Amino acid sequence: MAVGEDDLETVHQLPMFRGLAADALRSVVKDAEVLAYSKRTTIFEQGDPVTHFFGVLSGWVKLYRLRPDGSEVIIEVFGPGESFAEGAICMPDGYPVSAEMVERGRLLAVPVTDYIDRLREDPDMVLRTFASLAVNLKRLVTRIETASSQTSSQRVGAFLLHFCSPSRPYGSAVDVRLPYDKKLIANRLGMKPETFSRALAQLRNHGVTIKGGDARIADLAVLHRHVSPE
Amino acid sequence: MAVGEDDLETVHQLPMFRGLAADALRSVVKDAEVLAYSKRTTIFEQGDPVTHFFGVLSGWVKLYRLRPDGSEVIIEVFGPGESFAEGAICMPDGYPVSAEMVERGRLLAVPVTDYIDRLREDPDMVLRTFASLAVNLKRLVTRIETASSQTSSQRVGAFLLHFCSPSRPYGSAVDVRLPYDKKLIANRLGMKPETFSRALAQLRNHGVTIKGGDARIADLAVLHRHVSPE
DNA sequence: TTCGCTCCTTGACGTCCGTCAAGCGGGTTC
DNA sequence: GAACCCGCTTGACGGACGTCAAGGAGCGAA
Repeated sequence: MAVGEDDLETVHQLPMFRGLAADALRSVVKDAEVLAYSKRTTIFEQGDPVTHFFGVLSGWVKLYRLRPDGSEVIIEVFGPGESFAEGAICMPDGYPVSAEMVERGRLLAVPVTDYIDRLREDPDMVLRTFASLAVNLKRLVTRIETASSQTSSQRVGAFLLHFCSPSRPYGSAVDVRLPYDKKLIANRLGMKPETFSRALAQLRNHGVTIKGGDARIADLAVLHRHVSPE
Repeated sequence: MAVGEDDLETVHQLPMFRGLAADALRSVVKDAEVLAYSKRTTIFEQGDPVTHFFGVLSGWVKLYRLRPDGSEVIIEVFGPGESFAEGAICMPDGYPVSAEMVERGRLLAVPVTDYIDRLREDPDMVLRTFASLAVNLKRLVTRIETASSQTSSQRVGAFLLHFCSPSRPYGSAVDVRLPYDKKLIANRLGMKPETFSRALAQLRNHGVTIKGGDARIADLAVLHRHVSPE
């Protein structure tokens, strides 16, 4: 389905299109499609030839790799206003990961061949694409850093704080809704569901209370101190 | 120092310049410099404004992040024929990591402002840059995958095998020279030096013998089986 | 040579996390 | 309502890795 006027606004929020003039925006997405997917739909699989990159209009998408033993490793989870697989544009061996909807949602699918044509004529769009890539690159770097230097409960705390951005005044209480399955969060944070559950339990000592899929942080400063002490 | 004729050949091997016509190569590096650095020299620090990206002509460079407690997390180590920080071209907040020589060596430093000018006129170079970025992106993804799913001795084994590429006929014995400090390898693989040492000891059961900085793999197939069972 | 230094190894021990197993609550189906 | 399933939690246990500490090998300096 072509991009409708109502979607255009969300598309405009994507890192790579933000601040673009209205007519330029329309022109760059004229070859793109909006696709509605149900939960657990596969978007692409590792090794598939690269045909599109994507923006998330609604819902959540997980990027993952399958291990030889059948287990999955979540590389990243993307939500509304984020884009993924721009980095695959020039990957001759296909996508380096698989992608699947974890919640029903709608994606903007941009064909790479058209997009590359566009890049040839539009240096501004080149820089925008680099900037978008930079966002995802930094996330991976941060993921590596935290995975190898924080305990599980620190990672869970950081995850919760991430969803409180832009940070409220310290000392205030905040409610956070967990965006997707706890099992998925656990995997995304590089731990088993049991460990995640125990990490949440530990966080009670730092002012975090959990009720189903909702968390309440009594004091952002306290939690922040637990996540990055000194 | 400007790029000499003797360096040109090495520069030509960088993913981003490989296969480029000779005159195009000369033209694209005319603003670049070759810098000789001694061991432990800082190239840039996290947060520094992005002025250059780099190709490694000789020696080794580590990219790392400093934790609040003073410890470093190695994100990646780059050697001859590899490039780094192309992904930082459009990072307004500066380099996301710090870079330091771990062995004496020479780098190609490409100023980003000139390079961006070049990108404006040269769509081919845009795609080459994307391809180069894709290489480093995949490495990060693989790093995340292995860090969270392999034991320390499997990671060490994979590291050794990586330095035997392009893989020899199975069943043959191979000598591998460890390219840099064991402490650094350990950190790069997300473990402590003690654990690295013990992992090497374990690998003796899989046909790996260590003598100082040299390793001998008795049988690639056996080691490969240990690294990725099934 | 001896001293001192760094890098690496090895051992003992504790802790964090994964595994296995049981149990609980909410939702759906019949 | 009962039976079931599923996601989550909790407990018990073991194994992998980090920490602390000691010691050895290599190496340069005096």
